[in-house]
Amino acid sequence: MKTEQILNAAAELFSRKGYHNTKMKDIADMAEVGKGTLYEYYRSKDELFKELVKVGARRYQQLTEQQLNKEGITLWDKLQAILEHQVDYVWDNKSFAFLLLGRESYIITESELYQFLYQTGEEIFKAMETVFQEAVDSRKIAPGNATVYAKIFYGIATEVVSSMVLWGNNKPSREEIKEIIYTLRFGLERKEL
Amino acid sequence: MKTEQILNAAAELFSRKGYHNTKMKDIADMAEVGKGTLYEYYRSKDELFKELVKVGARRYQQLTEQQLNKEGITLWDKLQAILEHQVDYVWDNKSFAFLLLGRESYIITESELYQFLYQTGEEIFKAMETVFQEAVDSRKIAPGNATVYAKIFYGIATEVVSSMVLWGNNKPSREEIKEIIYTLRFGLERKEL
Amino acid sequence: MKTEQILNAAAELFSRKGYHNTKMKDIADMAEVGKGTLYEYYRSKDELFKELVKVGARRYQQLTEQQLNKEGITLWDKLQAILEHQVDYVWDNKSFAFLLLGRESYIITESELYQFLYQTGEEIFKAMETVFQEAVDSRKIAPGNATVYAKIFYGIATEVVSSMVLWGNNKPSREEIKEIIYTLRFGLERKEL
Amino acid sequence: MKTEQILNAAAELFSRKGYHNTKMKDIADMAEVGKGTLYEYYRSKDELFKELVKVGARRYQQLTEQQLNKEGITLWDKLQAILEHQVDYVWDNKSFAFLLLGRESYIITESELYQFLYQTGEEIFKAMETVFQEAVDSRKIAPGNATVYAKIFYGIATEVVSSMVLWGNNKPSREEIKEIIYTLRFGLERKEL
DNA sequence: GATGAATGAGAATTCATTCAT
DNA sequence: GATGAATGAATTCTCATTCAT
Repeated sequence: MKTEQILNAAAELFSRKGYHNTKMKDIADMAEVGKGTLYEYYRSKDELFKELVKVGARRYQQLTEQQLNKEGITLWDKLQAILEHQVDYVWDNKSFAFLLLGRESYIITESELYQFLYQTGEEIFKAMETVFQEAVDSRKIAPGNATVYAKIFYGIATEVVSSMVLWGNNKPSREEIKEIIYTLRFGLERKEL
Repeated sequence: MKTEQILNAAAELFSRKGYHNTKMKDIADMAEVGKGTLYEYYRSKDELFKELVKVGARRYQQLTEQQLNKEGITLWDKLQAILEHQVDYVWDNKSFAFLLLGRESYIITESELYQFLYQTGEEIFKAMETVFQEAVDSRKIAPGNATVYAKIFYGIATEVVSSMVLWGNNKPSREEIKEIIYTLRFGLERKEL
Repeated sequence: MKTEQILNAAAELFSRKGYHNTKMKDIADMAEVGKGTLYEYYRSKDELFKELVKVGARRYQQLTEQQLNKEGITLWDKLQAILEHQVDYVWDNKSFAFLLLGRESYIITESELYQFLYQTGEEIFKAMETVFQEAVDSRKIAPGNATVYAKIFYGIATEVVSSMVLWGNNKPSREEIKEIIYTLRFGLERKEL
Repeated sequence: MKTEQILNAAAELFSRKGYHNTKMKDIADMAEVGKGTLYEYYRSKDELFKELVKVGARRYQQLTEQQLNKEGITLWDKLQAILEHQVDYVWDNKSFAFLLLGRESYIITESELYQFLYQTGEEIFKAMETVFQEAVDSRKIAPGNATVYAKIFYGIATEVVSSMVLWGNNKPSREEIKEIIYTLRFGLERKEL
């Protein structure tokens, strides 16, 4: 209950103003608890922040891997689903998501967090790579470097959510996502639409 | 001279440790000037930081638009050139680049900077959009939404440089970039290599 | 019952860690009661501490004056008895004793306590002075300043117990105490042993 | 200069109000410097306090051992000189002296300081013991336990200075000190004055 | 009566900025 | 111009005390 209020307030403020510009007093006020109460639940500002990032990262990762592991659906539907779910998740958890996109320099300094986020990103990337590798191996897509394919897709996915979170862009429509996948599938120089 | 030393030290430190973890004393020490001297050249820490970001953003923008405006070269060579130049620029100016990728939450808070970076990004994006629109209009590439095309390319470009700066990835080889463009051109489902 | 537990825990902790380093939570934990319960019995941390010191000081004073008022025993046996009893008392009540030796700076600040301990000490001292004065008057010991005699004895007595409490020295043996009295009686330059 | 002001203010306040009741703001105000200035000279409140105690203890020890090592002077003059010098030193440095008498519970908690003061006391005690042992060996005083003799003298010396510092007693006169030594020399039961 | 979750006043410490030299 | 000692506003965190259960 109280934990919930605190985490939500903290996520909101940290993502909007960054680690150093968010004061414990602000969090307490927004969570409608006393300053001291924060320390009943989290040993320090650091710990609160780390908790937040870790919880968020884990959820995000689960979500993505869930989509990647779906069986019996074409690669294109899978990619479509990943983008859609990421967009939905990020849209609904803007403040959490912000923390995960590495926009907070505090993360860089705290090697524990840095490692954590690095690994999370790496794992997601590896999972994507595997999917592409399998598609190459089973000749579902053109032969080529699965890592490059993964990097392209990862880049697009990141850009799509970043632009929402960072620059306040609109949530891309299902249609738009479909176009992205379509383009990725047949290339810019495709002849037929 | 002094300005040079100060800006370089500041860029290095801000990008490595973030705005709030970089102390004026640190900058003075690394620039090998007195703490007071910083204030001879910049009214405040804020101003120094802003200066840095603006200088960097302007250079980056120029570089990109230069590539986009080149005449008499195919779209593919143009895109290839953009990626290559961005990679080179970022590689050589890691510390500046970092500041531009919006990894510093301080930027979010300072609406002047936020506006500035938003517009810079927007301008680059618009320029790209125009290029793609022209290519669509002149039937050099498949008909479709030029905005989507631009977003894809922008996402890939950002990811490529981000991963270098943020996660310390290697500089992608010319070969790798070629592959990216190639994939983008013919799509993942292309039949012939 | 509860009062007992609380006072014992408090004495133990205050004497070991001092007023400010002892937290109400610590006392509650050691006394195996809830934090709120402390406030059922004592209005505040201050009051608890004062109570403790007062109880201890009164006991100590009683003990000493009892010995001083014993009739029909030689001065030397009386002094011997005082030292022995003080040593025993302090040994058995190390934590209480500590508080009485004025080792806690909090006492200095709280003028009520300061006054109290000052008076207690003064009373003990006066009682000793009287004993020595009577001994001088009745020519049992050499003529001289009874105040000086009292100060010497008081100093020795204090040092003996302080060293136990403060520096963890061993409890001095009955033999050792006898030697002290003996030396005080015949002086360092005595001829015969 | 500034260091001087700070140390004096700190000694005064720590000794009057104890470690925890002395606030850095108080010290800064009394020293007539800014709060931040304290931290230019001492890393923390702890360090400032420790510095103070160590400086004081070293001075006190030197003074005492100087007296103990004087050659060509009778034992009695030596003891007289020790007491006189201690009284003078403490009178002139009441605030420093207070810290050394172990009246501050903070010291107990900080094992580094505790060790330090314990050793300083021990060294002084050992030096006294040696003096008495030599006097016994050379038959200048009665055969007996030099440790007991030292303990008696140490106790008296401590009491004399403690009473000045702790209870605000007057500075004992030269005459009074002489009486103390005299009593110690010939004992309470001496026949001739 | 007993409890401990919640609270906020109060303290140590940091660091951008100033200004006398 | 250059410097760095001095400053105090601002921030994190602690813990005695309260009060609803």
